[in-house]
Amino acid sequence: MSRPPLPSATIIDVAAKAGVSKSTAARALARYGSVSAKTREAVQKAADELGYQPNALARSMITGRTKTIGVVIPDVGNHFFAVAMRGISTAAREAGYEVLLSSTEGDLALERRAVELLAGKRVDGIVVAPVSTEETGHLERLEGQGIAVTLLDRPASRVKAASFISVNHVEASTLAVNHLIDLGHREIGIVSEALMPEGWEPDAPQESRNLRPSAARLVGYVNALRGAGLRFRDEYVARSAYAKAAAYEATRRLLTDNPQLTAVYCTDSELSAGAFAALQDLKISCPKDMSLIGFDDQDWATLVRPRLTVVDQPSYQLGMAATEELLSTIAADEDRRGDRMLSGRLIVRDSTARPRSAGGR
Amino acid sequence: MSRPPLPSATIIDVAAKAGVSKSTAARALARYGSVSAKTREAVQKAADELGYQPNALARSMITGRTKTIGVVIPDVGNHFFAVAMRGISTAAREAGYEVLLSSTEGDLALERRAVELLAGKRVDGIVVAPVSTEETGHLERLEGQGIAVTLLDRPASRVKAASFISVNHVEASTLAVNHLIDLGHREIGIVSEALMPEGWEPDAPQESRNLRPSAARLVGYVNALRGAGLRFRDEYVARSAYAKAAAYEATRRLLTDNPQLTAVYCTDSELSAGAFAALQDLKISCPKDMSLIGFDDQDWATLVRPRLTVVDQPSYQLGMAATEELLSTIAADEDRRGDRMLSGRLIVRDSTARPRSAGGR
DNA sequence: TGAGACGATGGTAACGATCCCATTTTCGGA
DNA sequence: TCCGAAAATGGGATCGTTACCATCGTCTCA
Repeated sequence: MSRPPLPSATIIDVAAKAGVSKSTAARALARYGSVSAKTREAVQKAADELGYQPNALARSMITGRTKTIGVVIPDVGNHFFAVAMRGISTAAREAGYEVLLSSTEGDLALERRAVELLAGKRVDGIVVAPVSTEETGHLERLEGQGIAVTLLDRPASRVKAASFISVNHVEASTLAVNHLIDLGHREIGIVSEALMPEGWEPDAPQESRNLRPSAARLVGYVNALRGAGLRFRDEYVARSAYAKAAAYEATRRLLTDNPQLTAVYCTDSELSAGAFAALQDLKISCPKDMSLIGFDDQDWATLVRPRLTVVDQPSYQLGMAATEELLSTIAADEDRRGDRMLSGRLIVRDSTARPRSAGGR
Repeated sequence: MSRPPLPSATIIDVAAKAGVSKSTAARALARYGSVSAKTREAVQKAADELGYQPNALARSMITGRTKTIGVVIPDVGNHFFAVAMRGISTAAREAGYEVLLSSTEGDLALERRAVELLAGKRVDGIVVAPVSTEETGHLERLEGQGIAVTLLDRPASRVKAASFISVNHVEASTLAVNHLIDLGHREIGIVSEALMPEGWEPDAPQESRNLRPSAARLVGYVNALRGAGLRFRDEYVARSAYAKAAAYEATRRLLTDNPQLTAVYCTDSELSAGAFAALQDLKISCPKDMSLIGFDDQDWATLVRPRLTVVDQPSYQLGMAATEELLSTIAADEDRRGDRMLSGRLIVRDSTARPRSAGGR
């Protein structure tokens, strides 16, 4: 049983068996042009008997469309992207598209190669969560090749014609921090993957569209503080790499160095896990001595004690929206940006409460 | 800026620009046949200047291989499959393959359609975690089309030539239950998605290759009990649908109806979460009054209190192994099954301890 | 010096569908 | 019965690449 030389039936075989020309057979099967009912049936019967399956490659050669979209994300294993991927997959399937997936491990070189391969396979469009917001030459080039691009979760301002679908991270952060402020907290720390963007001015909020999620969340924190007349303190920002262990260490340091803190806001699910563990190990009572807000409503938020207050982001909808946007760009056949920002949602549970000294200062 | 009529450079353009025939240009770029160094350079230069990118569709038409594999799984959003997908993606990339992903929501009709579409796109092989172990006609048909198949995590004995890559669930379960038995537990409950397979005989262990994971885990539980001379009791099996809420209810019922139980083994991560929540709500002290073992080592296992003892399964490696197996089948160009069973690992934490009455009976 | 081998190159036929145009058939109405 | 329009069908050309074969020069060795 050798593999390649298995010649599956072609439309010519079907046509021959049905006793018609291949043009007619093609029309009968693809339902275009006009074919008599009798012929259609005969062709259909022949196709069924031969187990005919049209060769999508040949079809795409002619039509110029592959009915396939590419997806380029840093890590399918990550909960956020996995769920977003489910949204992408569902939206694509419902529109009759298939998905070529590349997981790039956050490596720019791999991302470049992935995009190139996808372009070689002539996908109709690409949903991408780019590694870098600046080095996007490989994405810009796609536009010249007639491949639609939609940016998921991470901006890339140089890719002019690409739509940008994201959660409004600034707003989501503001939700979280305002909740703490409303409870009476004044000394609020933050565990963040980002540092304040250079040259950031609080009065230029529209710029936030060009921020990556981590930076946007930090900006939302600052905005909320200012909105309440509180001062932003550099030392309240615990910078952490994107890893549970790093967040654990960063949080320990933050709390040890700043005993006056009464609340901490974590800007990502991974960071939330690390921070939560740090609180446990430091034996700091939550929410009595410290309020904690996490990001992303994962399974465990209701299993731990105290149950975790979080800002949830609609990952699934994000994937759906990005795909719908991409497909509509492909269908509309024009380069028009249709950016969309989805809203996060605050879910209050037991890890946030009034600070011990509320009203005492 | 209209989209489709953007004619990207073809090899003919490159050949013209370099002043050679397209055969020579093709040889120079794809590095086969023989071409003089000078010509090769000239062609390469022309290709670079035109931004030439070979059309993979046309290439595949001729060569008969797409350098693409299909992946069909029930849910990319699920932690196990997401991580396995990461393994698949990595292994595929390293071998120069791309991945067409279909997430079928556990729906047989969608799985059939996905497989059909993948076959139409002429993938070189498919990694599939089938919905059903019996209704596999669509997979069997693939073999006749020269498309290699590897089964991930779920068997399908009718698909003769397909390799089966799975965790040894029977063994993994035995690990978990033996741990409980070693601690002195005698009345051990189980939360399971499966019922005992019909006609199951404890003395026919080789049959376990044809069991789906949930059934295999249940069988491992029974095996371990028998191995220790304990009786299997039907009423100790809490049957639950694959959902946290269902597992929560099933566990509540199990513990309420059988107060003599001193330990519970959960056969899946989702079920573990539900069972853990049930224990919390019933205010049963764990591990003092009840030991609990979960499945799959998720983030939260170390965040909850008590930290959860689990059987971990190597999801990432499973994806890698399945892909490597598939690719080697494709390369070997022959139909030979190379089944592989990976081992689970027991991670002892704080949710398991000696039963209160240990030694008392 | 001539035969043979080999390197380098060009021309053309595939691959399997769709698209376009020409031709034949059908059918309604005068 | 005949005409014209519309329906039905067939015959290429085409997409962009690789596979295959033929050709032509150059080099080597007897």
